[in-house]
Amino acid sequence: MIAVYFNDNPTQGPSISSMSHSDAAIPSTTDDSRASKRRQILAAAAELFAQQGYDGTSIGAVAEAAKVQKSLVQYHFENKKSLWQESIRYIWQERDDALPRYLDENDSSVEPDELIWQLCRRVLRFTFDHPQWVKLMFQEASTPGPRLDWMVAHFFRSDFQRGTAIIELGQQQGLLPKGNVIDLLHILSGALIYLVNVAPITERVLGVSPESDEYIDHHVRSLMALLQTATASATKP
Amino acid sequence: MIAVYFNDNPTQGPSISSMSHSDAAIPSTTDDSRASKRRQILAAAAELFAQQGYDGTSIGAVAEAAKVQKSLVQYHFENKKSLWQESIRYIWQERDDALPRYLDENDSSVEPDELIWQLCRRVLRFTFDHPQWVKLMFQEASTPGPRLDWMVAHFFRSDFQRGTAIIELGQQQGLLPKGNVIDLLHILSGALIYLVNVAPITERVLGVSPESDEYIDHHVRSLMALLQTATASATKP
DNA sequence: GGAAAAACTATACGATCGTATAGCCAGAGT
DNA sequence: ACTCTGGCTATACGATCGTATAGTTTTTCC
Repeated sequence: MIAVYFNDNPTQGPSISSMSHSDAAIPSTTDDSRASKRRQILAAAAELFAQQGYDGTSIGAVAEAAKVQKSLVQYHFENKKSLWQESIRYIWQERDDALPRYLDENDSSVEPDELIWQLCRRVLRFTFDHPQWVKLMFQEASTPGPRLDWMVAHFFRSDFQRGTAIIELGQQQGLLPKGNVIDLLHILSGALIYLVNVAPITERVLGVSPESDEYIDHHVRSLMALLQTATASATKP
Repeated sequence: MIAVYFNDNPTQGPSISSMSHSDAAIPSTTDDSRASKRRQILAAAAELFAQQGYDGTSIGAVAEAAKVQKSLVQYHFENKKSLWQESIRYIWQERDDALPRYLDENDSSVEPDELIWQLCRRVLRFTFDHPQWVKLMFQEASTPGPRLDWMVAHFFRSDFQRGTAIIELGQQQGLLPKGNVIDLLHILSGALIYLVNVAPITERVLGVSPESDEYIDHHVRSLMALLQTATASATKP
């Protein structure tokens, strides 16, 4: 399901302090040391969990990637499970922080027809730039178990509601075809997200990267060609 | 990319003997013992690899699931990597064996409009019944590395070609809208496969299983509502 | 029926995993 | 000046992993 993006904050609890975004490049800002080190570890852990999965990621590897001692990871996080949970929280927080920056570039005077097109294009651009939450979602979705249950309870449920809300809004404004909201959410999410998920395959098979702005452009254009005719023919029969 | 389904055999090498399909229920048929035990192990390995991923699956767990000794797994398969590779081969072989059974129920006298609808419905039914190849695909797609490279070289490349061939055929017969073939393949594959991938989530969030025939029916119907209007308006402008 | 080959088992070894625990060290508080 | 505390480190332990190897049972073949 596509992440959408009101400014409510669905996460609570002892979550991440969330100020500078700091994409793990600079080792440490002049934060207070504790929170800084924690985020440094979380950024590395999130990256590894997203790439290699839960079992494929060892605490030692996280420590190495974060350039800290293995013992320090254990000091800041009770055990591997809680490190994973906090990494998920961190990623979802980063997503909710970053997504508005992609969507709020308010292009003045945009035709209503183009509104959906721009929205899809930006969601795709954002997802390629921040692929971690999608990868984490699919890694756990395929393995029913306690981790999936935890993610459903804490994140997927509200993501789902936000997604359906957006679809319904688009339908009310005549920007999306009528029909079952859930189906449309799944179809649109799939038509966009699938591209990101198989991008490593596509890149190797075709020799071109779906990440590029040009590729995103013509992919979304193709999708719009389906949507707009359906929307138009449904609106004025 | 949707698997499609001519009867050429893209796999070679010391692959699976491929005769009875035997969905791992009956412990052993009256096969010659060697091939039988091998398939028994492969079926268990494929299931676990698909569910838990490469790192999450231990050889001991495979042995236990196959109800054989751990040493026997090692006897039949050189090491974990080759066990994994042969499991992939096994799954792809099973897919290519089983898929025609889903598609060849030749409904006489079917309207051309309904042909695509039936095709999508059966692909979805098949994918829900045999989810392993999709899960394995997504597990490895998110982790660029030697396993992904191997799957691209051995399976994804030919899958991709078969997919594009089907799309082009559908376009030539006026059953699919015109436009970029790759984009259309990704959009349609996504609109179908995404539903399978997030099914465990959907099931927990909505309380209904997308696996059911009824759910598949209305999902594909929603997709067709988009496709057919686009196809019609593109065919007769 | 006995030997050679194949199918299968038992056991051990080094590496790595997650975790537990004790200790080090700079700085704040009094 | 002393202690106490919080950030951080060093080291060890049991479990489990993948793998190697030697041994045992079953089958095959002459």
